[in-house]
This record gives sequence, C-alpha cells and structure tokens, in this order.
Amino acid sequence: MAANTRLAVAIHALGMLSFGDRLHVTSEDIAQSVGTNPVVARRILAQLARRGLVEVKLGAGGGSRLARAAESITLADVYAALDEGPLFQVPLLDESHGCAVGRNVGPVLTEVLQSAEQGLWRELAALTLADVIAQVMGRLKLDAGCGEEFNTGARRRGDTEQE
Amino acid sequence: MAANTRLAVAIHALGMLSFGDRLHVTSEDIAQSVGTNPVVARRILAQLARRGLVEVKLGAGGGSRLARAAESITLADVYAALDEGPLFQVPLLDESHGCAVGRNVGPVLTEVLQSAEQGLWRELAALTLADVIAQVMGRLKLDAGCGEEFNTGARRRGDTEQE
DNA sequence: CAAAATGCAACTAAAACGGTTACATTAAAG
DNA sequence: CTTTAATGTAACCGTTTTAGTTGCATTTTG
Repeated sequence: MAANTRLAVAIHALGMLSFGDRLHVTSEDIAQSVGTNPVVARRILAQLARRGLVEVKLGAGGGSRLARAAESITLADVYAALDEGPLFQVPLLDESHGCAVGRNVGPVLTEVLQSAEQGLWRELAALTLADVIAQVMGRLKLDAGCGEEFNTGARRRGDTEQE
Repeated sequence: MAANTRLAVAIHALGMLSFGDRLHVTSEDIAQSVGTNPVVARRILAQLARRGLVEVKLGAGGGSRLARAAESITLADVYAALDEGPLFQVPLLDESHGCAVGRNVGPVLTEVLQSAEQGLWRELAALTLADVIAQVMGRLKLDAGCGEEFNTGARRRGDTEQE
C-alpha cells in the first residue's frame, strides 16, 4: 500500500517532547533518536506546529516542545496534523456513463470506503500520547532501567536550561 | 498517503460479477466499466481468484464469475485478497540504541499502529458485497431506471450463454 | 485450425517517499 | 555587533509504487 513512516516518526518525536517537558528539543536530537535526517524531522514538526500540537522556537537555544498536555493529544490529532489524504481512491469514471448503475457506483464506493477509514480514525482517537508513553514505560520495567535517559540527548554541553 | 485504487476496482469488479451471476464476464468488460486496462483488471481478478472469491475460466467464452454468494463476501475478504501490506511503517531504529527507552519505542509503536489498523479491518468486515450492491440499487430508484444494463456489456455479439 | 479469452513478463511515465545539500532567517550570548 | 546555534524551506536525487501498455504464450471453444 506504500505505507510511510511519518505517523510513527511524529509520535516518536512527540514522545521525546513529552519527556523533556520544559526544554527545547532540537530537530537534530529527534532525527538522531528516530534514525533520520533533521530536515525530515523538521518537516513533520512544522506540521505538528501548524495544528498547535507543538511550539517551535527559532534561533540558538531553540527547538520544540509540547504545546498541550500529552493526555489531551490523541493519535487522531497527530494523524490529522500530517494531512494524509484519503486511504483509498476511487477511479473517476466517465460521467457520461451510459448506464445508471455505472453512474451510481462511484459515489457509493467513495461513501463505503470513507466509512471504513472512519474505523481507523476511531481507533486513533481512542489513544492519547500519554497512553503510548505509558505503554513504553510499562515495557521499561521489564527491561534494563534507564529512566531519564530518553531526553539526555537534548541537554547537551552543560546547557543551563532556564525558562 | 499514496492511496491506490485497487480496492475500489476490486469491489467494482465483484459488483459486476454478482449482477451477471451465471455468465462469464471478461476482463475487457470490467476494464471498460471501471475505465482502465484489461490487464489491470486481470491482475486484480487473479488475486481475487487466489483467495477463492472468484472463478476464472480460460479460453474463448471464458471470463470470471463469483465463486461465493455476495452475502458471504465481506470487504475485508476483498481487501485481504489484495495483500496490501501494513498501513503504517515504523522506521527500524538501531538495535544498538544506547537507551532502553529507544529500544522499546519501536515495538510499542508497531503495536499501537497495528491496533489502529484493526479498526479499519473491523469496518471492512462489517460490510458485505451484497450490502454495497444494495446501496447502489437504493440510489438507482432515485435515478433513471436502468435495471439489467449493468451487465449487458458482458453479453455481446449474441452469445448464447449456456451453463 | 481460427477465434477469443486469460496469464504473465517486461517496459514506461508519473508520483510518492525519504534523504540530502544549501542557504536565508531568527534568536541568544558574549 | 558579531558569533553561534537553531529553524524554515526550496531544490534535487535515488528508490519504490502505481497504473497503463505491449507483446506473447497458453488455453478453450467450435
């Protein structure tokens, strides 16, 4: 289906931001953690910012942070921010289709496939960023403890993070 | 998201087959009705046949027809036949991720996105081919009546459709 | 054997995707 | 005010996906 990684990257990034709550995490930090390029991270961050999920600060000492509580951000919010088009496409038939059936198939198909896509949205809306983080933390207890280390990448070179 | 038209084409094709129940509809007929190329139709028909949704007959007078009742074919069956991969992809992080959080994010993300995709499957499973056809027929009553004309394309040149 | 159909491989053009470079802009800090 | 660190964004590239198309072998009917 030609799946892309943007939703996963976006959630991953937001997860980082929710850990280092009050400090600005750079696109470089995120890119490194996700294993991608800073520009790729910025492209996604920009979309999240447009939807008010994230605040981005320019200039030295800049970076991103959550604009809302992790509990108030659903995965549907994140997915919506990415502006992905509809999942399924209906080929546009000639409007000059001789037969009345032919003229009605397209609209019905569009309707049906949209309602199927709704199921996806429903599930995404049922999960918050906080839920996802809780799942990660749950796994951590079974794994080697690491605690704060998720955001140490963001606190570099002895920065005294005020604000 | 790079949506494709294959599911819509598959449903459209199956709809045609369920109208002309006992006769063999050619890939040419389907291609014409969908507005695509016969080979494209055959590629999809082949996938539907592999899953036992359709029977394809070779040679002159050949073509496709439903292998099961339209009431017993859900859109999830159709989607499954197309073998589309997962909707979302999680970038594979270095397994050598220093931090335990980093090592656990990937699996959690995979799990979360899979469960979201389940929502889509649930909706697709809730609709049968017969339901879709009923919706089209419902619209027909509001439109100019056409009745049988959906499959007249399949009965050409005075073929005496035996069997 | 001829006609009509599928099966399938191969090729193409266009779009999507992620990665990358380059550079303008902005902001903090000495 | 200059340096440094960061974002914003456009441009380009290589790869993959998608749909369309051609061509031909194969199968079936008659």
